Amino acid sequence: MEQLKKMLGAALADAVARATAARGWPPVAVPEVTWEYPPEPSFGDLSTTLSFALAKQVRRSPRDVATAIQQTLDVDPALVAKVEVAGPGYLNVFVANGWWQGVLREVLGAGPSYGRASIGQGQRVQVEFVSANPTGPLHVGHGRGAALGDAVANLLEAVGYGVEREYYINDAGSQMRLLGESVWARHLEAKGKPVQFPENGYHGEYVRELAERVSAVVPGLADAEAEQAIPACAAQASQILLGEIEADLRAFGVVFDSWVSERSLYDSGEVEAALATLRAGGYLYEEGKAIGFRASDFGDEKDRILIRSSGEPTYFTSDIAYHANKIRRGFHRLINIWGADHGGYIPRVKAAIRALDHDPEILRVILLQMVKVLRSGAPVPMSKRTGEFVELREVVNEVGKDAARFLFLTRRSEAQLDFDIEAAKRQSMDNPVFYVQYGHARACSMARKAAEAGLPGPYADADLAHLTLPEELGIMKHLAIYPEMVLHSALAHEPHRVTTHLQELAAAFHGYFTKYKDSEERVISGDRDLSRARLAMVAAVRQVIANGLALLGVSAPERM
RNA sequence: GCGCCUGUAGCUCAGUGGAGAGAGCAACUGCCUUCUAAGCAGUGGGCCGGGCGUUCGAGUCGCCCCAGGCGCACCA
Repeated sequence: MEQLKKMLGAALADAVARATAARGWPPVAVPEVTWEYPPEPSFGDLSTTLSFALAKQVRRSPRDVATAIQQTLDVDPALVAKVEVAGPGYLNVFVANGWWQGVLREVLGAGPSYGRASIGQGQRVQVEFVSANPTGPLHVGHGRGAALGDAVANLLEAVGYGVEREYYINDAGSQMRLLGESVWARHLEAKGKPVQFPENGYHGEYVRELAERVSAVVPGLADAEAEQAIPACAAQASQILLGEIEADLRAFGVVFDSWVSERSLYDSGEVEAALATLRAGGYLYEEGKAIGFRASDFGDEKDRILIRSSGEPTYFTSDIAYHANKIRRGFHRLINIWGADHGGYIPRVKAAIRALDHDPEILRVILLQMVKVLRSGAPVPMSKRTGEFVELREVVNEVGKDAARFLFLTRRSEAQLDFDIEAAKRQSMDNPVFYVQYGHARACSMARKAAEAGLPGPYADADLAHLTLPEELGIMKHLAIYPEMVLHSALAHEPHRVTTHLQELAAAFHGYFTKYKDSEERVISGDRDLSRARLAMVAAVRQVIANGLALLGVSAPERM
């Protein structure tokens, strides 16, 4: 498609030059020709508004300009059937059937790599996502982040970037201490010792079970001093939870390349080093016993405390060291996926990156809106404070990883997501996952039927000129646009475009199938050549659905 | 009060500055002796939150309102 557009653009530029010269119009600068897909078949396959841009320069109406171009235009009839001037000056291009048919050969030739590109040129990109504190099990919101991060990573890989998936473990600081306090308190409770549960502690039921498991590993907890018991509980509990988090993610189909621990940044001296760099730059100041960073000098709305009066560093301090660490590792781009409630945090991280003398543009943060979980239309309450939330594990067990991942990726990240568990489980029209997967299964089924009928594949040598039904051309157009959809989706970090495109492709395919299945135009018919051409198209549909689902991390079943 | 995000069909949401604004669900009407009816075809349903601007052209860009969400810590 890109190639076709490029050739047409060149032909148009050439036509403009000759048309203006022939008519004695002033010479014009031809802008880059942009193409769009017209809203209606009668407007052709591609359309450009080039004449609107030129009209002013030559002081003629867009319609006159368009007509002049159209009359002068010289294009290969193998590519273009006709060009029309329409409306106030659109140039509508009707692409030749042969060109669309050629797309099928491209798909079948490229196979799993159809849609891949090399624009990334191997540049290294890091995608950091999930990064949930190891203070509890992953919930549905984390699942959305996991699906998004993994899909963004897949997309970037598909267009030629070297991608690393990273999980940042917040295993230092006050949340860890709270976890330790909560676990210890539950243990003491279990031992019948009266305790006051920490005010902001973790109230979830899982903490009781955690306390049991921790006490099995750490002896003598009940009689220990708080200063020994709490860190021990925190360390053991977070290790157990981290193991569960990793297992849950694996079950969800998400595997990280690296896990970086916050504590390790302290142990290695990187936090100290980052502070020293900022101090040397004169970007730190004292406020009482606390130490702050002049973030407002770098675009943040206010200055930020790095070291509390108590001497404890804030979360931000290690995060500065963490981002310095990422940049040091040589990535060309850093992508962070955060919950929308961390949006206000972006300017201060960018300020820190700038203060450390790096370009803050290296960092791109994708903010993810909340997931509202429903069950048969009724909201399921979620609150980390009270420990009531729907765990990712439950959802994966109940609806499966495919449905969960696909549905998480049907919305833009900025849009809040309603996730209805009952609807996700339903294997019906409510459920776009099954619709798309069914398209794949149906194509596989047709290939099996064809083999039984003595028409086995491959079909790469079929005479594709037979494919001229409007539905067939429609399907081929979807296949043709797939690569640029992947490219846009990758560069914009928007996997939802993939789910949308796959639904459209599946709809075109299901519609085609049903319309002709009982007619003379059915795919597998008495006409051998025609059948093989159609089977080639079916094979291409199967391939593109499989490729698209792979980007989303969703399986493409051969039978359903 | 300030900042970011979001307002599109009854519901959930798509929609690269371009031509009667789309899909799924829900409602209604049809279609199974034949490649999977987990499907398909059709009908109804819209001041694209409001206003002003930029532009030949605005759901899309800018400004101002209105409504909702999230932030505005020596929490993360």
